[in-house]
Amino acid sequence: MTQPDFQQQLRDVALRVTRPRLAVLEAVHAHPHADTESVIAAARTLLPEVSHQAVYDSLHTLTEVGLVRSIKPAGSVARYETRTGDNHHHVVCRSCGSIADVDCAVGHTPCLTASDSHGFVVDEAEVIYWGTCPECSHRPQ
Amino acid sequence: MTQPDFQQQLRDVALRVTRPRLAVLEAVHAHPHADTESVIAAARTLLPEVSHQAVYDSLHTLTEVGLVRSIKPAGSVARYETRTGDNHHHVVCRSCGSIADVDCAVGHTPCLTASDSHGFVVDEAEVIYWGTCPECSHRPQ
DNA sequence: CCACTTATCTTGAATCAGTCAAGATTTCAC
DNA sequence: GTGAAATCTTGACTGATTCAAGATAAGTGG
Repeated sequence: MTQPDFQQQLRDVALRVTRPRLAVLEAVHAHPHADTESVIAAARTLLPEVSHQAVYDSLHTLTEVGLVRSIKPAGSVARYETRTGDNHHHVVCRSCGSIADVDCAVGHTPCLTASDSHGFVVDEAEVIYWGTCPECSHRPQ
Repeated sequence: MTQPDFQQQLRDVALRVTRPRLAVLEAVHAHPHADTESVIAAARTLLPEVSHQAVYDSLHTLTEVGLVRSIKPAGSVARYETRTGDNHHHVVCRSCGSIADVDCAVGHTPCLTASDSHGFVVDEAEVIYWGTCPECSHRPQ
């Protein structure tokens, strides 16, 4: 993934290629599961003067078109990743909040068929596994 | 579920039986999936002078002991329910935010076995189905 | 290559759910 | 009934996210 790749991604979804968006894309790609503050910091190493608002806007826009995906586990602020469209899920550490990717056990679009969805038209199943990360379980308390 | 039942529930988990807690338990039981503000309002119909802080405290405490469960779908504030311990999940309407219960398709503790959990010790799998509720899909836009 | 339209960005203020803290009350065990 | 400790009230505060207005820059057509 290089600068031109990100530019192409933006063009492919008919979005204007702006420096803030490139910086955000690159930042999220380099720091999967980073929260907004970290994305802002990372983006600023590439483009020192980006406003936090531009980052928020970019993240929203990129999320809408599907170039980034946002996850908001309960008790955590929003986090972002560029791995999209492959229906993977996440393990979240209850203790330190760290996140790892998990391919679903049941194959593709798992659990997507709810037994009784009360007439809802379901288009996505989001799974969050809660537990303890290796680091936190080794260091008791 | 009557007042004495709620009192007993509190005693069973060694919590003091206070009027705010009873009001909150009853409110959540009567309004499944209600957000905090609604719980406060409902609790105040039973106990007019409860402080919002007491409701927050009660919700936290009751959640810790497992008498209520909290859900926080992305983009929504915290919501609460008294149906606990049966590993059910939720469908959330992207359009209006309404929530319905869903028993998991795969049986009990579904999907709980992630294929590769990166060394995490997983103790719970939370599933959120995203879609459109009957009302919103009938009324286009 | 230039001008124009409009999306996007900057700046700075505002919102709002949720939290913190100190002192007053209430619960429950004895 | 009494006392210790948990719980509640009051009121201020935090911090992630959003709103709004004007400035700037991307892409289009000439």
